[in-house]
Amino acid sequence: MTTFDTDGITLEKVRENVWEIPQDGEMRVPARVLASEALLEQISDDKTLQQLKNTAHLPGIRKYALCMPDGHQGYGFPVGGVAALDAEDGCISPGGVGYDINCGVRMMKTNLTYADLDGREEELVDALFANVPSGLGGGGVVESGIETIEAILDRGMEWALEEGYATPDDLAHCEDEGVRPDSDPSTVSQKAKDRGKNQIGSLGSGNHFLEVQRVTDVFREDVADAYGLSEDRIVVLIHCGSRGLGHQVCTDYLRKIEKRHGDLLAELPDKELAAAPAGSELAEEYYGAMCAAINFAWVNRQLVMHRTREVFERVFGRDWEEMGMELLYDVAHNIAKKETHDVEGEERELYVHRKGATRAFPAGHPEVPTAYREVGQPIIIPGSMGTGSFVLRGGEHSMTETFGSTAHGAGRVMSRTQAKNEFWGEDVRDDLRDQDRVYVKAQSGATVAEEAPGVYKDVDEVVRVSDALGIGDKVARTFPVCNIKG
DNA sequence: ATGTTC
Repeated sequence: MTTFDTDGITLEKVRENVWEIPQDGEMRVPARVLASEALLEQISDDKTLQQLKNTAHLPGIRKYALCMPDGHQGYGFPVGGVAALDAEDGCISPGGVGYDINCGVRMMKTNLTYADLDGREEELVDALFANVPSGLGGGGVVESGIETIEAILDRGMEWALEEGYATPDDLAHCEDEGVRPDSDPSTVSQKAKDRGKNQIGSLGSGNHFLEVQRVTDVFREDVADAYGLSEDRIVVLIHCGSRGLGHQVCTDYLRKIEKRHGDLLAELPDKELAAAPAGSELAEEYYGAMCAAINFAWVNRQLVMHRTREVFERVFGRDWEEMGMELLYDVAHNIAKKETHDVEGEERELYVHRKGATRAFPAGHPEVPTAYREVGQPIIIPGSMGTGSFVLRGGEHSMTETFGSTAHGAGRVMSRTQAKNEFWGEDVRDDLRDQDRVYVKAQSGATVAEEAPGVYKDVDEVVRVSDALGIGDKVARTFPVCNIKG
């Protein structure tokens, strides 16, 4: 048997791209890493594998604790982690969702081609940067009072539709149609609401960005046709989350759960795995608050997209409808959701935690929007400023292998601190412009250094593994034209 | 990720 040994953890090769840490000690299930050997080398560089083993100790975890090909260490759970915890006798854990609740990404199409932008990149990037709020702190597309924030938390994209910021098609092309009905705004603290109310429609900082891209490759023509993608077409990618509101929800419930469920926590190998038992008051409250933050993040991305349509209208002097600026799809990659899955021949309701992992439902699944039902759910995997991004579709093995999930991005290979020592923001920006014709504009040079292409894993390899496993299949590749970030 | 340190 082929094994991979690292720091006292041995992984057994189950088959190509599938590695297993056997159940051992207090682990309730085995752990699985879905990666090539090259990616596994990188994954084993930090605490990811130990964290993955730790998550296998959670009550009610089913089948395996999973790590996607882009996995790296996070708070308690790995980023790139999928954990399905039974909704009846298991638990729910804020660390399995992450601080940025419903961090996610959406792709908007256009009928413009790269030639239409030629020579106007600078003008476009300046206009986007001037009009789409970004960076740390406050300032969004809309400023709101408490009634508005409550409505957003309660109704998500339906609020945006009522207020004229969204069309019915925008909702149809969003995971969960942009609404989590299980939201309970009363479980979101005043402090969280206060932090969110002047951040509605804002990118934030870190790895969040808005990017104008061109489609460079199509790998599956029939699926690309169904998605309306073709070579040379311009698309817009928006990557952001629930800002200070989601962060505060995570902090609030970690503290509450640590306090009230210390007995459960004492049995777990890491304090960062704090979890509320299924059926407990805090499990219900956290789920309601998390769903509210999820609704907030969808509205956030919707308002950024709405503003982007306006900017394109001004720059190109045409209506957005005329430019075909339709939402392809919006995926969440930091969420937990009650879903029903087959577990050893039995249908079980599970809290599927996807932290840095994307839902990847296959063709025929009832939750895939009608327009894409025959080809599978679109998956959007952002890469770096220098390597581009991918569109995939849910693969036929995702339900049996990963509770309907795949990777979410390239994954970092160096810390932000290390990146700032390694790179200088202005040099990164100049090189991208002069060598790759990528126009970057950011609030802070440090952010550009932190997000330099060299800090990321090879997104091609991440996507190749997803495709080879049949959990998310390659559909198209894009390359950046303009990028704005905090 | 984050009013960038509980």
